[in-house]
Amino acid sequence: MNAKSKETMVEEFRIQTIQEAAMRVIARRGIAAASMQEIADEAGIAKGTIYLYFENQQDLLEKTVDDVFLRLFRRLEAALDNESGKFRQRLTAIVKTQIEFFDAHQDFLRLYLAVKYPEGSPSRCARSDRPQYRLFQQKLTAFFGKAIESGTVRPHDPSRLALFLEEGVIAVLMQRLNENDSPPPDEDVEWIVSLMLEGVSSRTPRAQT
Amino acid sequence: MNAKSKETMVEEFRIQTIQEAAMRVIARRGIAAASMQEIADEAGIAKGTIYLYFENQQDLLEKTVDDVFLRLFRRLEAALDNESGKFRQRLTAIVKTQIEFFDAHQDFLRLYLAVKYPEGSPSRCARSDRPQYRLFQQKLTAFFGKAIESGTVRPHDPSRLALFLEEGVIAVLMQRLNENDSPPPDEDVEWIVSLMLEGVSSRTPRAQT
Amino acid sequence: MNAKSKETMVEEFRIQTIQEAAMRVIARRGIAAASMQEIADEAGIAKGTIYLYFENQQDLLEKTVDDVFLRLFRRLEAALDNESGKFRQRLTAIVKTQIEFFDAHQDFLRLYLAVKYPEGSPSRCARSDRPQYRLFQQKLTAFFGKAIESGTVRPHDPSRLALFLEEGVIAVLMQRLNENDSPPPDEDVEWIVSLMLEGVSSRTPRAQT
Amino acid sequence: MNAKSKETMVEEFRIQTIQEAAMRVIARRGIAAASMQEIADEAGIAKGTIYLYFENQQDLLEKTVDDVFLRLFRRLEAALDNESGKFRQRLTAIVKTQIEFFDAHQDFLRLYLAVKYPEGSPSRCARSDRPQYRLFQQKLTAFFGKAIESGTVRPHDPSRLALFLEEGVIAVLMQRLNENDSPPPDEDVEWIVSLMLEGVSSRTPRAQT
DNA sequence: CATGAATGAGAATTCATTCAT
DNA sequence: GATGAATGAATTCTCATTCAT
Repeated sequence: MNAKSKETMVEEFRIQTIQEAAMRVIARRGIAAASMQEIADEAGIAKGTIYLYFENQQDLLEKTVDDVFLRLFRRLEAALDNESGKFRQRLTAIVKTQIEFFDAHQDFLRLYLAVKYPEGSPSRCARSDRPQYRLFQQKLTAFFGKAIESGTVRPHDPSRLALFLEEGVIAVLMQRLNENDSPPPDEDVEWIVSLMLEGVSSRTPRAQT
Repeated sequence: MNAKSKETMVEEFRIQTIQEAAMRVIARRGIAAASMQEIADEAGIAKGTIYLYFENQQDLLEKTVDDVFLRLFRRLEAALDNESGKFRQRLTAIVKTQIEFFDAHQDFLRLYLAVKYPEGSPSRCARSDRPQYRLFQQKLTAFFGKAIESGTVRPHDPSRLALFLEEGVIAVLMQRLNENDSPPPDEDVEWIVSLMLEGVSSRTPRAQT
Repeated sequence: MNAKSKETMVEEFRIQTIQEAAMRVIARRGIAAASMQEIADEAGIAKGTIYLYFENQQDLLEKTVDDVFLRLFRRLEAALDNESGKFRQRLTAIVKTQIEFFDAHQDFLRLYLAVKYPEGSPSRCARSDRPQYRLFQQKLTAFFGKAIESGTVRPHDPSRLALFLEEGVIAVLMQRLNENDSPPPDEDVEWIVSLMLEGVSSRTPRAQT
Repeated sequence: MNAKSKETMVEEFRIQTIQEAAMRVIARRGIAAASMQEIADEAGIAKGTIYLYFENQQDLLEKTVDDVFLRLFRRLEAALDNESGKFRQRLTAIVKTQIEFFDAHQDFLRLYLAVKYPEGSPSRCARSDRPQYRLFQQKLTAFFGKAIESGTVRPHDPSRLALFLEEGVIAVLMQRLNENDSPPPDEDVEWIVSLMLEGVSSRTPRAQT
């Protein structure tokens, strides 16, 4: 609206540009090998410019990573917060959102993995205790917790359920990343949901909700 | 038996010593921060000596990692190759072996993770297409394939099942790594098997084998 | 008087502002660490503006330093040019002026030192051959030269006398800078003058060649 | 004598080589502009080699500087500790030692100056509170203190006397550094001693308070 | 004129790798 | 064979200087 707003927009655009370049470089090389020079080159700017918008390398990497989690998280919020609807439908929505999100932004998946398993390197960008990631896990845990309370799901440790689902989804996504001819997303989504709800045993399971 | 053999044994001993040192260092610092100097110190030898037995850093890390997979793999072979026994029992054995193995050698889990998600760094140790890891996945896939053929398991893509299980197990292991008061291994094993077989839904599941 | 003059005055004001900011920053951080950004911030202007009034960093630092010498020099001129009065009185005036000047403007002393011993760094502000400093030394040398001619002072190399005095004064000033409880200026002034004139020996000094 | 001794000697030789290179570079460029690369080039070794013998840049600079002070200090010890001899003789020895030492090692003087007036830069090699320098000042102060006690020297603040002498000597040395045709050292020594003892006044100086 | 975002040369430090002993 | 001192490429970060607005 005013001059201030314009400057702010330019600044935000720069930050976006740099973070996106960082994402691509991390996806390509891994966090450990993502050099400031390569990120700058990828963004088409000079090395020094990055330091105008980020304190240092760690700051850039952390913020970049948080940003990816935030994007995913926003997509998932609808499915997680929506209290109505049947459990299977909501679970399907959660899985579907993730698979479609990462299918569309494969770089994000690599980045997500790079951050989730940061090789224990203490100096690099932090681990899975990035705040955005924790938030997501907490919501997922709450989601399962309510389903257990309502009797929809058999008693389990809800945080382990959340973890198991999350990792399973990621595993499938990684598989899709490496395959040439993945099945359509919905197929994998349906499969995962069905596995989580009814298991793989052929004995007796029926009356699918 | 002869001089040659003696030399070979010394050589293999050196290789073992170095790899074990490398494992400890990787577990402690992460792959990215595992320096040749620290590995040499840990092994109690000189830096240059490592280069007598390994081409370069990448070679050492790759071989070290393969070795860990091999150790796990050998433990799993019994459960995987044993064609007799009921499916649930064999699945339980597989999960149990992994959980107990990594529970006992937490360093290996860290190493496993460090290698499985190597941050994409091409210069560092390679990814999940380590031959030993593929072999394990193939056996697991075959295990599920046969169960499907025999009608024990509902039709699924067996490789996805293998993946999903594997990642779920790893996820639980990581959780155990970070927890202070994990439940006994058998509890987590039983829970994973039950989830895989019957799912979490409270509706109808019965006739547990 | 005219437009030109007005512009000139604005320009001189800017130059003054910048130089004073530079002095404070140099006094605070030292010459080596006096960055253009900090000087600009201190002056309340933009970095680029400095370059409208000074060629580059070296130019700014040199001119700033000359300016300090000039201020001191103007204060000393009265004492140096005044041909009347007794030698001891004039010497006292010279020393007193310096000590009081630097006691009041401790920043200047730091700046003076920073420039006088510029670590030989050629890229930084130059050495003690700053023109203003030379001028001061020359006047001091002439002052001693005349005293020798008139027989007030025993034959000596007057430039060495000038140097010795100057450095002694600076040394005492530095000491005062670091002390918490310096004696009153006059005490140090009197002491220096007496040392220069009669030396420290308690033996009825006389007739030494 | 033994293998250990040999290694130690090599190490000490390297340290000497590097420190001497550092001295020359500091003398040439100043402390602020003495880059590790230039020091390495000057020493004819690789940059990384310096880090085998010194923690980091500050460590190298500090130790180099301490070393110079130590060398000078050792030369002065005889003159300072010798309690016998007349005051004038001992003072002469002190001044003479310094002038000859720095006359022979002009680099040291530059280094000495560079360290003594470190531009206030906090990150660079420390100031005049280098331990070796303090030690020297303390000894000089004690020297004057005793002379005052014994009545050889009129009551003065001995630390200020020490300071004044030291700075005067340095000033003369700097002058010698810049001159093409300095008088022989003894002449300057004699002159300084005479100035300190009897002052410059030609008036049968006596009984001035 | 004034600005300050952008630049990129330069500095410190690390560490895989080599090679003389 | 074993060693570890030496190397130098690579990396992070700073800051003087420029120039489009």
